[in-house]
This record gives sequence, structure tokens and C-alpha cells, in this order.
Amino acid sequence: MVIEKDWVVVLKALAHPTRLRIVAELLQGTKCVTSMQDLLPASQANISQHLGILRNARVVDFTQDGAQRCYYVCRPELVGGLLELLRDNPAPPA
Amino acid sequence: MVIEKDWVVVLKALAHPTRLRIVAELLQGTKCVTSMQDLLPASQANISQHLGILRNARVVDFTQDGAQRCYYVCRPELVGGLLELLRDNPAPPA
DNA sequence: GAAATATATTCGAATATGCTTATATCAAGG
DNA sequence: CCTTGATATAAGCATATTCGAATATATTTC
Repeated sequence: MVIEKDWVVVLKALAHPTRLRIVAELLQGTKCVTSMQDLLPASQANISQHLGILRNARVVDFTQDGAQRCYYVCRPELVGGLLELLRDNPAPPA
Repeated sequence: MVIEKDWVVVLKALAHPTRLRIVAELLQGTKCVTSMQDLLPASQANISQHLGILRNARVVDFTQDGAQRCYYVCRPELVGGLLELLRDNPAPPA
């Protein structure tokens, strides 16, 4: 199996509680930064930093709408699939 | 969507080139630490540390065979599924 | 064009990760 | 029990992440 270094970038991007919540929210539908501030216990600057990391990993992208940036998951099958796998495969007993 | 903190532990465990290679190798079949040393450009101590992290995340487990520990992926559907999703969902163009 | 709103970037301190070297544990054979 | 082979753990250092505070940029409105 060939392992692309991109994969590590994606996994690292998702391996953070706030970022995982961000993508879970974005899977439900496009959101701008301000509306994410209402959903998450994090500051504007911090959310923006996390979005930058997700953007670099090519996990999210945005469309500009006036002064707002409407973020969305640009690989929904990947991200949705990952979350589904995690949900359906809990840690084994002891 | 409820996000378990376990998920972040799993993602963090996999978000490292060496550890990702380790699980990819283990998906092909059980291996002991010594034989992994032949496959990976990492020291014994380092491989053992990575295996400890994967163990904590409940991604791998082992059976003791004499002095050897035979490691295997204890959630093959999860790990195999993740690798498959990554392979099938490359980064979108620009 | 000044003010207000939305978002991004920079910087620094705290904390976490990763790796090396050295040492410990532990099982098997003699 | 002493050695050897297999694996784990600990200590220490270098580097990377994280997050808050402050500041910058861009867009709309008046």
C-alpha cells in the first residue's frame, strides 16, 4: 500500500476536537465564520486559525459572499465517511 | 452529530507517517516489532513508542508469543476503511 | 472616506510531540 | 542464575501545536 503524505495532512487536520466539530457542522450545511462562533466555544481568531489548517489540508473551502466567507467541506464523501467509520467502529472491549 | 473524544485520539494516532505505515503493514498481517524494524526506517525504541500510541488509541493490540509480541490491527474495518477513503478521495483540483 | 462588520494574520507563551540515547523488563536456553 | 534476544520505558532536547491578544485586511453602508 502506497501512503501519500497528503493523507497525514488530512488526518492531522481532523485530529483536533474543535476542527472535528467544525467539519461535522459544515457537513450539515455551509456556514460562515460568525455563525460558527455561536456553535463552538472558541474565539473568532481561533476558529479562523482552525479553518486555515482545514483549508491547507484541502478539507474545506469557501465561497465569498460579500464580507462573509461561506465555508463548506470540499470532500464530503471523505469526511462523512471517516465520521461514519468512527461512529460504527467503537473501541473493542478491554 | 455527537463527537466522541475517542475519535480524536484515533485520528491523532494515525496522523503520523510512521504510524500510518505501521498500520498499513499490519493490515497485511500480524508482525512482531523486530520484523517491523526491517520494513521501516526507524529505531526499535521509536517503533515501540509508536506502537504504544497506537495501542492507547485502541487501534492495535498484540498477542504474546514467547518473547515476541505479535501486533495486529484490532479494528481492521475502521483502519482499512479510512485508508480506502483516503485513497479514493484525493485532494480536489486547485 | 469614515465607521462598522467579517475575517485573517502575527506574535508570544505554554504545552505537546517526536526522536535519540540509555536503561529496564521479560522470556527462553543453557 | 546468567546470558541473550525482544521489547518497553525514561530522560532530555529539539521542534511543532495551540490559543490568546493585538493588529491587519476587506467589504458594506452611511
